[in-house]
Amino acid sequence: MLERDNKSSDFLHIGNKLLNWYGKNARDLPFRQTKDPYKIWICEIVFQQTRISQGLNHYNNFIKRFPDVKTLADAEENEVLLYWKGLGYYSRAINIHKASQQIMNDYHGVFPADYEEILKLKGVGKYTAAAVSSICFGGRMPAVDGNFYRVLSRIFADDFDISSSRAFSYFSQLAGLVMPENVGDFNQAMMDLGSEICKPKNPLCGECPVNDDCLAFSLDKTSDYPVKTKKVKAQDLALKYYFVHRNGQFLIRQRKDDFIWKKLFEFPDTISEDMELFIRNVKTITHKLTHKNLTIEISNVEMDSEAVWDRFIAQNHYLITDFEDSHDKSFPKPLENYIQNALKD
DNA sequence: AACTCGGGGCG
DNA sequence: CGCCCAGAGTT
Repeated sequence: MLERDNKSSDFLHIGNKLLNWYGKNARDLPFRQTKDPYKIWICEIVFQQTRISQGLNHYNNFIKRFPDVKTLADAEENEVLLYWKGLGYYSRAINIHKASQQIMNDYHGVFPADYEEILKLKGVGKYTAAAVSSICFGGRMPAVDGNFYRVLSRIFADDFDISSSRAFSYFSQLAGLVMPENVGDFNQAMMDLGSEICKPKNPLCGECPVNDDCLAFSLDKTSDYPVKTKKVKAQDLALKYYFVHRNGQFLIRQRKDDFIWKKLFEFPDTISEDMELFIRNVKTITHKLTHKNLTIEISNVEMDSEAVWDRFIAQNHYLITDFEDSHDKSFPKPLENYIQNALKD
């Protein structure tokens, strides 16, 4: 670890170089044209653990449909989930909707300007509160995210374990050493540098505005940083579904919010004995999530008997949806793909 | 302090 | 195939 016995040293010039670089090289992104805290908040949530290229369409569609807090607060939760379809981490959509109602009820529809108040919103943690307050309201908190971990650990050749629960406060202090007056632009500069230059692999150090100040670069050890000891291994999970369809309709239900795919729609996981006669084929899908290896077995049940269909629906709490209308519901990615294929047949 | 939560892209 | 991405909530 870097011995900061030279605490009196001035690292501010690093932050100022980053600001200067950002002034010429900032990415042209839709949420860079505004300081509307609503839009900045939404973009911060959308891009949590999500690359810009992956979430850009979702962000634009979301803002187009929900342009302000009130529109979002007045919407149905299921429609908010629909606009989150395919993005993952679906509690973000549920929390974003709840938070919009918090703003309506607790702040009279006016987005709170204070860091501590922003932090009270559902789904808003220390990173997002710092980002919104600094970008929109001149707040002075560093928005410490994965980019901060990577950039700062390399500049100082600091081997502090970023998987430690103390990493956030540790790198917040480190950020304080280089942070200039304009914290909002500094936070965004760190994000762009981490994304475009100081990348996880094969960083473009030759183009880096602070390569003169980077200890890891001078030691030719950028690949040693950041240090992350804790690795999470994916666990196996087997799911079983029945795709029960008849006359262009099929059965679905909504998941709970206590496991994966919170409040998304899925197929029945059981059928009655008299239904088993109508199983046409069984398909096994493997699907890889970050923390889970899924094996999904889906039995295709072509329900020829109206009586069996009606009886099963009456005895269970399944919803019916048309093939054509199923795009109005948010399904997990593998089930979405399955429905798309079923439509072709 | 450790665990959990998606999906996509890249080397 | 492992790692990472504009992290936060729960236990």
